[in-house]
Amino acid sequence: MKELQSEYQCAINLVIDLIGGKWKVLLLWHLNEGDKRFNELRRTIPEITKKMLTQQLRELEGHGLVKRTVHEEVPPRVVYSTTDFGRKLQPVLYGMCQWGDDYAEKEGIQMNSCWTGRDFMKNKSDLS
Amino acid sequence: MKELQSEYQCAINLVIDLIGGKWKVLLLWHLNEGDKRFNELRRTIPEITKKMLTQQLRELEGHGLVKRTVHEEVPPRVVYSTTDFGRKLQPVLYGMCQWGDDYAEKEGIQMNSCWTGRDFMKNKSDLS
DNA sequence: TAACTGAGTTACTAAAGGGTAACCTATTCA
DNA sequence: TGAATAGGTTACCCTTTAGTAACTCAGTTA
Repeated sequence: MKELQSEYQCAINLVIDLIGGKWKVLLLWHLNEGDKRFNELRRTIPEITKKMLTQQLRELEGHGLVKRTVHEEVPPRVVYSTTDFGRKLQPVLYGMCQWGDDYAEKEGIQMNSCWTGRDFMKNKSDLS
Repeated sequence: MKELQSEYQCAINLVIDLIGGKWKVLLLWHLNEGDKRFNELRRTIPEITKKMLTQQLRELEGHGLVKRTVHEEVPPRVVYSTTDFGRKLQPVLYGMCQWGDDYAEKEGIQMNSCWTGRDFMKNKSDLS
């Protein structure tokens, strides 16, 4: 598990440590659209390996952005969802995405942003 | 120099690649307060090594967030400043910092954020 | 003349992050 | 009975990131 530092010079670096993993914003995005099971996420993001998926989800869970619920059925059903605090990150991610999209356009970088515009607005009503 | 990917799934990952270096947000903050020379930055952030300072500044410059100006005097004077595009990142960094500060308080992480509240407002008039 | 300042560069090393492939346990489907 | 699905774990490897220490070169100050 990625350990956070005990002290930061700036909270921005803390945020980067929390969401900087290669797949984390993508996972937060998909979980944001609704709760998902482990293999459901794998099918949604076919490029991610089981190891990375477990690892990134465990870190998001350990840091309180995602919740992991095991339904004790047979077979057990494991469901991942975002926490309230995780959901409060949404507007921030949205802002980052907007600026990033502008940058990408200016620099001619190909982009397929999940967190931009319309998709975000669709979920805006979820926020308190 | 850190090379950006030619394609991103999400602009947030691009933003993280741009500002994710260990010292970058701190440098952006200090340059935001006003132009600075190389050794001036070293004195402001004594923990940073010459190598890391050069490297992080070069990357910020290469990515268009910071401008490096050599005044051809004897001895030459090298001045670093933020670009217009870099300055447009300010509100985003501010938002990240606010959420990060909340998180740190909740989790009892010690914080000494540069980009929070009053300090930012001081510079807000700089934004178009 | 020696040491200091400014603005770096270079070689080497250690730690973190990410990826591959094989393995595991239990249940259900054909 | 064999294969597939769910939800992982483990060992190993390579790449990226960060840090140390030594070196450069020109001009200035004591």
